[in-house]
Amino acid sequence: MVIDINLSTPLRVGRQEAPSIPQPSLARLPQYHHYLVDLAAKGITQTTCSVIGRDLGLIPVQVRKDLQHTGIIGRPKTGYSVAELIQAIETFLGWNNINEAFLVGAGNLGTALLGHERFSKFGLRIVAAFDRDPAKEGQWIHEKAVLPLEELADLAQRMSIHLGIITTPPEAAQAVADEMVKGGIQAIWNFAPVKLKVPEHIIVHNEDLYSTLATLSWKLARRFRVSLKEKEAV
Amino acid sequence: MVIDINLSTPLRVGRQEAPSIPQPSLARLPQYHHYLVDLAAKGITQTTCSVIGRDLGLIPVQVRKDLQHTGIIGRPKTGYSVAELIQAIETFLGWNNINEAFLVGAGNLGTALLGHERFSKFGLRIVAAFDRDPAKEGQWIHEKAVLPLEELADLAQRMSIHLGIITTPPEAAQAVADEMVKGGIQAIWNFAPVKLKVPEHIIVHNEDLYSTLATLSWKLARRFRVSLKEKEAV
DNA sequence: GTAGACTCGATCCATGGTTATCGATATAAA
DNA sequence: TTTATATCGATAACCATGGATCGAGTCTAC
Repeated sequence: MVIDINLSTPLRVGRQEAPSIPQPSLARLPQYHHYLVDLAAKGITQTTCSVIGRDLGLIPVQVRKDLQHTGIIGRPKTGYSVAELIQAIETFLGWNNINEAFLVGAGNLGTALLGHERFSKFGLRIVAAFDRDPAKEGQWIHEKAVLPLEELADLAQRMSIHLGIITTPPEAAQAVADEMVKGGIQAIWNFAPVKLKVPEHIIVHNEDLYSTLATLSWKLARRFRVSLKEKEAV
Repeated sequence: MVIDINLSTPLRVGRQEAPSIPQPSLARLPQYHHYLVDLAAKGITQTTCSVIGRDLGLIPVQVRKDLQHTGIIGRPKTGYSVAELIQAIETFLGWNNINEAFLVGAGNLGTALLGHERFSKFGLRIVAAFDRDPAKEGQWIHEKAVLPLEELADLAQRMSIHLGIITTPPEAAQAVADEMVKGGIQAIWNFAPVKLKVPEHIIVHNEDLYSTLATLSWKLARRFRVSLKEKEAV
């Protein structure tokens, strides 16, 4: 039996999402990136996994594995070139190509994201905002126009926008997601604490602040339970 | 050989942080909570893991396992009482007790969090904001006073604030964290994309928007690479 | 009252990410 | 030039989480 291992025809058998990099590694890459940019600003041109690990609270092996996914190759004893490493991460993450995005929900959080200039350095450009509230319609927030929600689908299609950001209250999120899908948007960054129902091929990522909050408050509560118990024991 | 399995003396040998619940389960609990509150609002009083799983995109076994951590007990065939379940989650997460918090960095994101009333339902009350910028000092944002950073440590101690939220630019975050530690704050919710150096016993949780952004842009970039390749193949 | 179907709870297995180990290699010092 | 050391890259063991299975119990329908 001959097995075809021709790499130009990827094995995509059945599953359409071959991750090829663990999600946690992917999530750590921006941290390396931040750190490396800092290093570069200090004029440091070479670094090693050991140093990175020490500064970021990770073990060297993990750093090495994560970075290997970007395709970078290091040299024994020397380590990596900082510049090359930054370049490799940016290319790998697609931060060189701009992703244009629509944002829906011009409330507190939406406004904050619209004003976050730093995103532009990481390949994200929010080009317009949408809101159901007629009072907000026609306003400009951080130099971005606020448009009525009805225009989203059409505009997204004509401008070939691929990314949608949802910062509405949870009740409205599903309807907004439907509009986005209608407009041909490929990926949704969802800040509303609901599970969105979308077609299979749409990429959805939830940024659930309440998840973090839950972890924090659970840990705090447990800490106080424990210290209370210790007090009782005394 | 007799092994003492007295549960009143937990095994905490060495490690001081016995999670006792997987982190992913913990992160899912708020989703169940949101969902259950919705159900309750619709007047539904009983539900099962199968139904929850169907609506939240999880398999029943996982739901059951997650919920078991809260101490709830269900009944065969019937499932769980929605009200009891909500109660169990809230108690487990410590959402019944209010956590008072200080927020530092009254920029776009900080302002948004200050105005997020919904947090109060989940045990979080931001009682004051701090900023290094003298222009902001003395202002009120969403009914919260903006105070100079120098007063943080003293005030935190006197008001026995346990939670700090950092929404400053990355350069300032470490200094702020130091102040918080000085003020006796126990846990830090860090929105700045830096690794904070704090004493061992401080709980830190990073809310790194760039991690999510990285995942999204990588997936988008990969999708377009793939579709490009398919086009070439044609 | 009894049979059947459904769900809980517990145990077991599989998958995947993290950590440890080992050989290879390049730099630096002798 | 040679030797020692630090680091990379790869392989292998380990552990946590996710998923599957099975017995037990309860409600419904007949």
